[in-house]
Amino acid sequence: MRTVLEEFRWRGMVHRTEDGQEVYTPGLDTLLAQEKVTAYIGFDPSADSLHVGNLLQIMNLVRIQRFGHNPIAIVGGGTGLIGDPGGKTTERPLLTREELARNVVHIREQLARYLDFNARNAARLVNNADWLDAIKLMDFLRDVGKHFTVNYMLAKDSVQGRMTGGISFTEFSYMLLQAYDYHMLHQNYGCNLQLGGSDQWGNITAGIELIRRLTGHEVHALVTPLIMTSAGVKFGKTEAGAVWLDAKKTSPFKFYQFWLNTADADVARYLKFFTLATPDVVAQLEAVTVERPERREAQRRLADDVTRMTHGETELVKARRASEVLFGGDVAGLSAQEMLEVFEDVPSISAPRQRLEGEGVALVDLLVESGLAPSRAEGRRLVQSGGVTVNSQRVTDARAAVTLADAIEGRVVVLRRGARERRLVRVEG
RNA sequence: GGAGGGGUGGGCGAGUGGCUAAUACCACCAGACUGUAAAUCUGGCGCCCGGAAGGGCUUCGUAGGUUCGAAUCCUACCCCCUCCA
Repeated sequence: MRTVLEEFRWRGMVHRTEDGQEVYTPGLDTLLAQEKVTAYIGFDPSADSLHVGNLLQIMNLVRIQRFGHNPIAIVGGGTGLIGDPGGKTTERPLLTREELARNVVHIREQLARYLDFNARNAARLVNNADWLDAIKLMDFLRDVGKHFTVNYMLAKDSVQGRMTGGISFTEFSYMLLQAYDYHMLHQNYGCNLQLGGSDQWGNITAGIELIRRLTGHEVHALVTPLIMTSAGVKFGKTEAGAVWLDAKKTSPFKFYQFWLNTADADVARYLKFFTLATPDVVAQLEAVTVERPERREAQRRLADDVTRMTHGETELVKARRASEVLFGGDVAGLSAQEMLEVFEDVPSISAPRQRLEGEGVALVDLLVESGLAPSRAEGRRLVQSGGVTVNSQRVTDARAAVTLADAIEGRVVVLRRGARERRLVRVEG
């Protein structure tokens, strides 16, 4: 790949309009071929962690940097106070300043893991609250607002989408703030390229417009497609909710499993999106997936790379080992100690020894307590339909009890629901 | 402000006095088959007790009322949509 644009194109990271037009500003291709640019991507701190969906943009910054360009990641500590109306059908509740400040701290830490801050083209991590908090309303209206007509703003998709449901002036103003961000980064760091999801196009072009009016400079934009799974579902959402980059919110084991479970039809695309795998590697893995899909080599590579980048080698090794044990079949051969180590990430509950003595505890109760079943009635149904195992042994009797005899070395019991859900019951006392 | 339409289980959407804990579909859960994939098939899908049969409780915007009995009828209130001003 000669330029980062070619790289993006190969990875399917360049959004196309319905008639096949790639969505980036004219002249960007020649610019990227000729000189090093400074590019930025914004991250919204509306939650206290980024999720796998954001990983796409993070990787784009990483690629930008690897091609020798200068990446800037910006956390929306200022814009987060307002809320982007894009893609939403209703007004969002405002976050408090405290919540936001906390989110910003977490997200900065996460972003920092992926980017190189020591390279010659060191990454920058900035918070737009630094300037948005400081600017005076009158200055903003005179210096920024004057350059936009309401007509222009009304034409944006993000606003159009809200014309029936209503949009507050606050959210309506959002695009001006993002435009101002671009301008500030252009002024301070010479930033001349902004990337984002295709839903950001309107906000980004507002920034380009502002910079042109204020300085006469031509700056650029490129937007990436919205990722869907082959099943037509928005990427990154599981039944359990978003897959977070924060190990406390989504354990490395679950994170690893999320990627490992990628459908064959999606895995090659995801390798391009979320890893730095080269074309020949992807092609080779793609071929293996077609010929020997059961080896899941592409999925393993994907899960390995992404988990390593996000949680580090140590956590990856643990997640892999836990996966092998869990899906390798029987847990019978494991010692209680090994089990506690391997299942470190697996949610667990503890039960006092007395409860397991004699008659023991109803299995159904343990299912509910451990969160494997939402109610006892549901737990009973699960057991009866053969969906539950205790230490890898299927139990189908809804009356079954778990006793001390079931506890491995008297210390631990492994409950499993379905193929993937595991809970550990630690015997205490 | 005026006129009309509508609020049903995670979603969509039937249901207009008892047969309705509420059709169908989607999503979701489990099983079978597999490769921790996809597709397909089977079962489940308000809560509680029960091995089961079965029983109890709580749901159809909110609050009251009519009735032996209401998601279905009446009254008030709240919310949403469309049209008019």
